Amino acid sequence: MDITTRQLEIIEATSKILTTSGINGMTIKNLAKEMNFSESAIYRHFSSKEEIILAMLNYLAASIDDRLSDLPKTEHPEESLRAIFQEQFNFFSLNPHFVVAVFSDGLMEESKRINTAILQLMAVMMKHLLPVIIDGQKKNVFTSAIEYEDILHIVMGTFKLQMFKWRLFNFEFDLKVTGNKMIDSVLILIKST
Amino acid sequence: MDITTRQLEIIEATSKILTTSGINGMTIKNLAKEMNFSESAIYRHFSSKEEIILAMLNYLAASIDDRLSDLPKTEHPEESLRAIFQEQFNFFSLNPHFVVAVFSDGLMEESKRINTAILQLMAVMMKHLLPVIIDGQKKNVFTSAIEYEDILHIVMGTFKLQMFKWRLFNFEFDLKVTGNKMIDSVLILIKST
DNA sequence: TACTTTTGTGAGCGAATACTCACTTACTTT
DNA sequence: AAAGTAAGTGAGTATTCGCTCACAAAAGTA
Repeated sequence: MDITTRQLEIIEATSKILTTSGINGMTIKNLAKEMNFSESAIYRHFSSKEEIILAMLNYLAASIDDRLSDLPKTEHPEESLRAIFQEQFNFFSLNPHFVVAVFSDGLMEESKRINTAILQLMAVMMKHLLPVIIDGQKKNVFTSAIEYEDILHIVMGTFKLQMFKWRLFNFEFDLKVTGNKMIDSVLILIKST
Repeated sequence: MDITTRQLEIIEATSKILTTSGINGMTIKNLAKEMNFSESAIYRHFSSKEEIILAMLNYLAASIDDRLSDLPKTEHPEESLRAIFQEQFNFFSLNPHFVVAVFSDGLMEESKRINTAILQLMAVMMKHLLPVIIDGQKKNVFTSAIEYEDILHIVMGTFKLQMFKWRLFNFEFDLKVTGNKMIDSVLILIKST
């Protein structure tokens, strides 16, 4: 699962194309153009288009997993939740083209392998959120009026929509400001009263 | 903006293909096959592929607007909110292939006209939700601890993710049951304490 | 230096794409 | 019955798609 620098460049170019031109714009020809490359050169680094998309999704999943795993542990669930989203907003602010990670829904149904990779991507984020939410309920910081699965669902849905809007507005507003404000609101709702 | 029965059939087939095969599967050839038609026959009813997708999005927006407008008015915001989502869950349960309406994000960036149509689709639902939420805050049924835009955002995000999951699980679980349970949870959070 | 491996290229392949057109069929209207 | 129109077809268009291949330059290794 190692990735060469050239492969990473291709992955970056791919997500850039996907976010700006959509799945239909993601052709080998456009990819080659974006990289100032010949089309055939691409195939020196990936055996097929599917393999490129797959590598991109897996790379993103690994990257998110790494960054969220490196977050300093705290005893305060609210703080942990904030940290997770701050990290995400920070990362996507620096790498806007990677938003494709958050609503890669459009790539679905291309192939089973891609579908499971997309699923995996969402699962990674949930994996890091869930223990924090459960811990928050246990410590009575978060409400227990609804189940933790539902809190997770609401938090994730809010986050995804936030990313969607950001892209919709062509990354014009400051994701870190708007995103954190959104998290504040969610926290107000899920905090125990 | 009138639509013939044949055009509606084509729209239905289009959304069926989109939900099962994604945007890349949505070709004129596949569309013709789905309709037991020749490819050229399609062009008797629509001048281009873009026009078909556009008609589908506009039809869905109009359909949602109609159905939500017909909902009986109540003085109880909570009841109104429930009614809106019940109507939506009901409709999509009967017409699963139309889920493409809710996360048509994947169609984005094809053309500006399509993009605005997608935006319009989301705006229609928000148009019906917003007055209910504002009314709920005014009547002190919903919390005023966060702004109404944020409540709207959280509610919409939760709804969209619900639809996404339903499709992900191949429509296997009962959307009406699971969806309503989700709305219950959101309501618990946003209700004034 | 000579050899091997890696990384690039341009030309071109078969298949698929959206779409057109000359033509037939079926239904209305008079 | 005659004429006009709406609706369907099969063959074909130009273009684009993902991808291959013979070959050249570059880089690493002996």
